[in-house]
Amino acid sequence: MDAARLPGTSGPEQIVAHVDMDCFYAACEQRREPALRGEPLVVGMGYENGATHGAVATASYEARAYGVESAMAISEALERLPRKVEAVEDPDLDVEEAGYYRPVDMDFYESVAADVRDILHAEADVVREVSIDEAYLDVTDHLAWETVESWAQELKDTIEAEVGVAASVGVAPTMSAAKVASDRDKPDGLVVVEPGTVREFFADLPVEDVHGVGPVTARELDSLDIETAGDLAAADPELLSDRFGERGREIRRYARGEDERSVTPKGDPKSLSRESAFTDATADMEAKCRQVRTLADAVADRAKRKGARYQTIGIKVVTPPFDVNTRARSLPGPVEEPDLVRRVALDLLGEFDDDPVRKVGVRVSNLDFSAGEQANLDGFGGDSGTGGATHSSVATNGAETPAGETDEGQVGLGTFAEADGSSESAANAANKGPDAEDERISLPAGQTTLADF
DNA sequence: TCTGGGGTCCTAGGACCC
DNA sequence: TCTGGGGTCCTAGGACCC
Repeated sequence: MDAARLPGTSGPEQIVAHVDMDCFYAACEQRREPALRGEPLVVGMGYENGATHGAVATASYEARAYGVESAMAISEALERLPRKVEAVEDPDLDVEEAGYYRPVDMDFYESVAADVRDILHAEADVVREVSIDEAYLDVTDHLAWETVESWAQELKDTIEAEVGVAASVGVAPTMSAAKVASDRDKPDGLVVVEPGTVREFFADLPVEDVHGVGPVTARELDSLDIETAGDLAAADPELLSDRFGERGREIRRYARGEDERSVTPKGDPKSLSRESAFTDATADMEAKCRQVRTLADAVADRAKRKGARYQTIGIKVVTPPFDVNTRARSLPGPVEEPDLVRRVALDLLGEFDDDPVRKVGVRVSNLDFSAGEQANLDGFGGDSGTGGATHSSVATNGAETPAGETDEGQVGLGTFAEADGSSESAANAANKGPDAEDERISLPAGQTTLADF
């Protein structure tokens, strides 16, 4: 049945462009500080000027020539590419073989990205932003394959001229091919893959280049003698789905140039999280708790600004060597309770009391973005009407809550305590009663939400 | 390669319901 | 209650992406 959809027989094709900024963070730094252009430049996350901790977020091509790669520890990057300032002072080091290091400045990159986004939205009806430096554009409606290349060149020129950073662009009939195409000719690349040539385009590429194939899958594919995308395209689908489940079939389809996805805007996030690493693994419960509290507050704050209520609160605890543990607890309904995020996170952290920990994270998920509208609907009136719908449907054991005067905050807390069962947090939750009301009153989150527009 | 931070989706098992 | 099957929700972990 698949046969009917094989390449060549397809009807009207999409025209998808994938725009990928080159070494985006480094490019932003170079725009701000032109003396850095053409120099080896490393932008580090969790890095501070002069320090050795953190990891490489982006390295300029000049820095990559020294073996500096994304995600590499700064300490290792420094071994391959010493800092310029230090090389000047150290007679054992060659100043010519040194580079510049800068800490990540997200706010600045966001502002540059916003300028790029404006250009992209002016060029396409549908834009899907994948990350700060990457987006898919659906240009099917106003371009033909004959004109695509000159359009893409103009787009690159516009971004370069107006924003001062370079982009690589790939154009293809599918998202997965466009993505690979933008990567083919980096930096400053432009690759167009015409309909009917997608499979051919993929054939000789290593499997890692196929979207959805990471190091683990690549290794396992290799053990099956599947080394190129062409091998993957020709592989037995049964074998792949036995080994990899549904994903096995999917990566095979991508390798064959078969990708039915259409470009859609991004939509609301599914979860929000914050995490941070300790400089050295620590078993100190004080330190762990402090960190978790800070993260919990930050996450709650972000959720609030985004107008998201959350039904699940979780933590992530990374213990040496690099074991990732996650714990989560769901509430009976979505709430906006910063205090609860803290308490649940700390409660979950209790399990890791004595463990040395190198990193902790806090996450909220099961998000509900309808709260803003609801708050507007209920106002302070208390007669819940439509607004309470989400809540009361969830607070099923509302039997003992007198109908009508259900305070949202209390429902959340009360039923949470029951659902949890553990006496400790039930007590905590119960104690919470009194100030719950204060929080509801400070809620006019509806207004915050409106202000965001 | 001893590893930063923010996400997504999938899978598997257990609880619970009908 | 000794015996089905199906559905949904939740938790935890894993792989992947940028």
